[in-house]
Amino acid sequence: MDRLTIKDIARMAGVSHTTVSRALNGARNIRPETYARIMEICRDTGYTLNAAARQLKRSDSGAIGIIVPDISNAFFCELTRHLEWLARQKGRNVFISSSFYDYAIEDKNIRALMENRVSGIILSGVGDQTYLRLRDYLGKVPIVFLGDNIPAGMVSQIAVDNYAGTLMAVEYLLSLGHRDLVFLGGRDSSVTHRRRHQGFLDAASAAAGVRHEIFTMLSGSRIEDGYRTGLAYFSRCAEEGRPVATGLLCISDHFALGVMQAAEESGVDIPGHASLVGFDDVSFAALPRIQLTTVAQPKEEMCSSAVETLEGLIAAGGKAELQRKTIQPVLVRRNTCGPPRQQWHRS
Amino acid sequence: MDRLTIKDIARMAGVSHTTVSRALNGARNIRPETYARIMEICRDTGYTLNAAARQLKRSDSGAIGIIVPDISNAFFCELTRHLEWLARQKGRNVFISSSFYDYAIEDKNIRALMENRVSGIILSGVGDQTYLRLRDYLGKVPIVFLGDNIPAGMVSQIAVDNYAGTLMAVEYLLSLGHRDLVFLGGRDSSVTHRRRHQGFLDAASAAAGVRHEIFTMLSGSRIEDGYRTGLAYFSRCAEEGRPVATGLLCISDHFALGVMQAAEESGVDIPGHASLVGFDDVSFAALPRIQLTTVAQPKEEMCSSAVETLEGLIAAGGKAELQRKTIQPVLVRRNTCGPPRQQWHRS
DNA sequence: CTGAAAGCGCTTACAG
DNA sequence: CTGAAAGCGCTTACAG
Repeated sequence: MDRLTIKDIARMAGVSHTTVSRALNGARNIRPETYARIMEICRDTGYTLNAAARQLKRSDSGAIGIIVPDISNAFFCELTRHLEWLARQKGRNVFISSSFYDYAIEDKNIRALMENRVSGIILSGVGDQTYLRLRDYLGKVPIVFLGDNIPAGMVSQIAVDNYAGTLMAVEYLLSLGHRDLVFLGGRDSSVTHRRRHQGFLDAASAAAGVRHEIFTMLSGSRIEDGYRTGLAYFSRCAEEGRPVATGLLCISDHFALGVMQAAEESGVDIPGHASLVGFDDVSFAALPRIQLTTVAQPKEEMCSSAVETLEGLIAAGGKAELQRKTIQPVLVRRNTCGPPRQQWHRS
Repeated sequence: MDRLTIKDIARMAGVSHTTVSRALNGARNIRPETYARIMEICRDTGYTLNAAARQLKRSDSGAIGIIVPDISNAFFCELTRHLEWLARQKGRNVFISSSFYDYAIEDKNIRALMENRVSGIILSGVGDQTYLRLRDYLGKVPIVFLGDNIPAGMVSQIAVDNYAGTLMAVEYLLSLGHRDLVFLGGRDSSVTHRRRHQGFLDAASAAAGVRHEIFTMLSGSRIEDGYRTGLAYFSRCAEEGRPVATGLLCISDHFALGVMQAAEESGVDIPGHASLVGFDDVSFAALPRIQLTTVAQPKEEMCSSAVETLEGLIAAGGKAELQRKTIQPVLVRRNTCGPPRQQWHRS
């Protein structure tokens, strides 16, 4: 499957390959007829230029790369879609890849992007090790971090205020009258998760007479993890003969869905016995029958900030200051919360 | 942000750039100490080779491209994740992009992949125009079509038997005792949708005394489209003073979810007044409280077939026969179907 | 085990 | 408006 080159086209058109190159690059100092003839031949023969050769001269592909931990997670899926759309609006080609929550794959993906000389990268990191592994690449290519899995302020970053997010969720539950809260899920290797924990802890301890606890068992935040954690939590309550907390906060919407299922199977009614709050506001949280109350990450705002910031860094050619932006989450009230009614006890 | 080249490394290591290249390519005919010294310098300096230069020599990037119509759709999202994972297992770098259900963008994406000299492409097409626009690229790069948006047998293709899918859905509804069916959604420009329509029509007309109809209003198959179509259908029934069909088939799961919401708002109980069947079996169809009965597309099988087929075509170097595989869908029975009980009339 | 040389397919001053 | 020439950063026979 050998492909035609610029020289083949030149021969067919009876011009030099320099002229073909000029035509392909839309130069204006070329006779209209020559231009038309060349373009026609290119079309007829199905010529596609060799991006590698072009980049070798240009030293930059003009494309940007996007890396997310898990593209099958609705949150990242929606994020990716917005990012890709916005970047294409700017005329950029976009390369997307997932790290599958694996540092080694994340590393490989970054390398692949660097080797392809992308103009910039938008990265949603795997966890708090990401930064350490990333350090070598910093300063070699503009990178915008989406999310706060970064220990210190050494990179450009767009993040939602996760601490404020759980804070407002707790306050909402408190205002409803709940005095027994549990936070389900989250892992220590994620800065994001730690911040959500901290917001919960601070808000719950600040209020007088509020029982609270973080219950975590698995490091993941998928539906499955929520399901198993929920099952474990409800059965622990049953074993110890104490009531299930009336306010349930979850590390993510996916996780909350799993908890919802575990609740159903354990005979815990939501929001009858317990109110449930998620985090992220993925699209299915708004589904009929789900109607999950959750802390929304303003995805469109995050994405347009990320793309704008990256373009700024690229335009500044490495001489730019670090850019950081924190976006405030917003509580979306749907149907999984209500005032405490009856507590659930093992029947 | 100028990057180091192989020559810079060579100078630092006191060898020729040929030797550096050999080290980088893991050649064995190189003295261990020389190899170690070179690799150490590469690591310390953060050298990343220029993929463009390498490809220029190799004429092939070794990567593959994946294009789907809409990455925010759960079905394609899940598909993409599997494809990416499987391809990476084979050591391939993967470039993903979406066409946003737009032929022009689809075209642009294919071109970008061709220009980057990917070894192969897995394409889930926008609609029945895709093939016409694709024709010029066929034969220039191995392409596997995922889905059946192809008019004739001119390409390698992995598709689910959409016709059989609705056929089995209708038979299931019939076996439950339903005699009034409606198919909601779908557009004529999609071969996939036409096949689903045809399966419905054939199965419903083959049975005696079954009332059936295709009701379609919008070309999309997103939640929103299902919601609006559902609302329109229910209100038309109300206006004409006739009952809502007791068996509802939908063009996709997303669409079915929208119909579910419309039903809820219109006072149509599912599965009390009407049974509901989706298509695809996306992950949220299995969610608690959703539990949508649906025709599943065996995603893992489709994806591994697609990747294997593509690898086969690539290995054959353009001399391969067309490969085609049809995968049988499977009906997943959950909670949105039941025997007909009472019909819904405007109250 | 190592190096000099050619060349992959483009782009871009430079000269005309 | 057009062409000859140099060079981007690699890889790969070929020679030693």
